[in-house]
Amino acid sequence: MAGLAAVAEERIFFRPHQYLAREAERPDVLYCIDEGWACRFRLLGDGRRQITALFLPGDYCEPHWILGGRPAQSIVAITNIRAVAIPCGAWRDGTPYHQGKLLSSVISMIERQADWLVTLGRKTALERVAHLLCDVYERMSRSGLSYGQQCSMPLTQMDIADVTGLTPVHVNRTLQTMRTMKLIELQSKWLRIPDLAALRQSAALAPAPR
Amino acid sequence: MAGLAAVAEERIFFRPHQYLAREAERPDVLYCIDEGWACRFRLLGDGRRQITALFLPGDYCEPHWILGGRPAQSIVAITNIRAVAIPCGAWRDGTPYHQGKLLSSVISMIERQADWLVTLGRKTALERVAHLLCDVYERMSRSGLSYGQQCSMPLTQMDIADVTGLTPVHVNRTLQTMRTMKLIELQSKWLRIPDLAALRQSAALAPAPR
DNA sequence: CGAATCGTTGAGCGAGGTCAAGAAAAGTGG
DNA sequence: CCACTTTTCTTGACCTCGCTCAACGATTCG
Repeated sequence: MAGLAAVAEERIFFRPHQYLAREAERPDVLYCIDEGWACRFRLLGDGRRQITALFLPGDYCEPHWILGGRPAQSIVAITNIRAVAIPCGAWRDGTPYHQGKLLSSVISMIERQADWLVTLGRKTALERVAHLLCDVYERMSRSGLSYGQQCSMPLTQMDIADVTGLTPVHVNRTLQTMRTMKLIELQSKWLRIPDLAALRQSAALAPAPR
Repeated sequence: MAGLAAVAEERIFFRPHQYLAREAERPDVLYCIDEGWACRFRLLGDGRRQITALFLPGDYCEPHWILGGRPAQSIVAITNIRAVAIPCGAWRDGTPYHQGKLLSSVISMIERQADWLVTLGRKTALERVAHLLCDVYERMSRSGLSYGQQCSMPLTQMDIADVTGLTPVHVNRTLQTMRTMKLIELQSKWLRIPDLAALRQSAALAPAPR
């Protein structure tokens, strides 16, 4: 989980609700998140909130800053976070290995966002929540943070609502339905997925878990 | 609108409904669109379709292929298209100028997608359509393709529905409302926006036109 | 142990979807 | 240029999924 080699590394900690970045500020570092969750979001004038990205352990936040991007939306910690700061100007300084990781991270972000556009534009409440839980589980799994069929899931139902474009109340009802259908077990911030293929299908996602 | 210098350039033409790329195929070129419109989309099993990107004259399609990305969704021509093909492997060969244009194009795509996640997740029908029309007009304008307060708008109401996550019927009703409110004039594939600031506001977008 | 925060459930409502049918454009071939 | 077909646009009637409002129970945290 080290940052770019040959560049000063700094360990940084954030507390829940603490900002990692604010809209339009020029960042001088991006983060490689060692531990904890964060999210990017936009708040509309009347209080509507939409989360547009989740950052899980092992993720870069935000990889495209190294290409000259700057925060167009705010980023806030959901849990306690331990991260490594990587200077944004370090593009040429990094090892090819880390350059590659950052670039593939940029590509993954574009693809994940495109998948979520489909979900927010065209899917039902159950499909949306299923998509989120698949996404979370598979990403945690890829980082070696799933145990059996379970992983940590620190999002509140309000967070889930702001990712899926629903209301907290309807998220609650949808989760109840999914529990009844034996699609998920979710309690005290811990998620268990008895049958991942079934959950993916109920999310209207392609069978191949990539 | 030239591609990367010192690399063989090829002019390519597409007809409406012709594919520029199909899901999961490895592309060997990306396109700089000289003229015409295209879109990226996903089709769900039961026929639901969501458009996840529009490509207008002057746009790269898709810029992140040069970083090693490959099509995760299909891309199809909406109108007749004239484009320049740019080899995907040409990353290091291009001039710094064109490298910069491609990278900033990647960043724009991430930011535009994040904005659309907010719109699809949290906005009303009228706000969605207003966002689309602002987006289209401002992009055309930046490419010198707006004339007075007008620009070309070749999307059908069904296309608009598939961008905004609505049904064609409801897009129609929403456009009628917007016409009555004097927010837009839209007829025979031609869009006029009497008051862009007002339209942006009705789209719940920040006042600054960037 | 008190105070937030978070989760759960019910009742009623409304924005947008569905179904259907016809009018207007736009494309096609003779 | 004109029949013919196909696509696109428009409008009405009705319905449903998810939202709103509200109250209360369960957790979590200081």
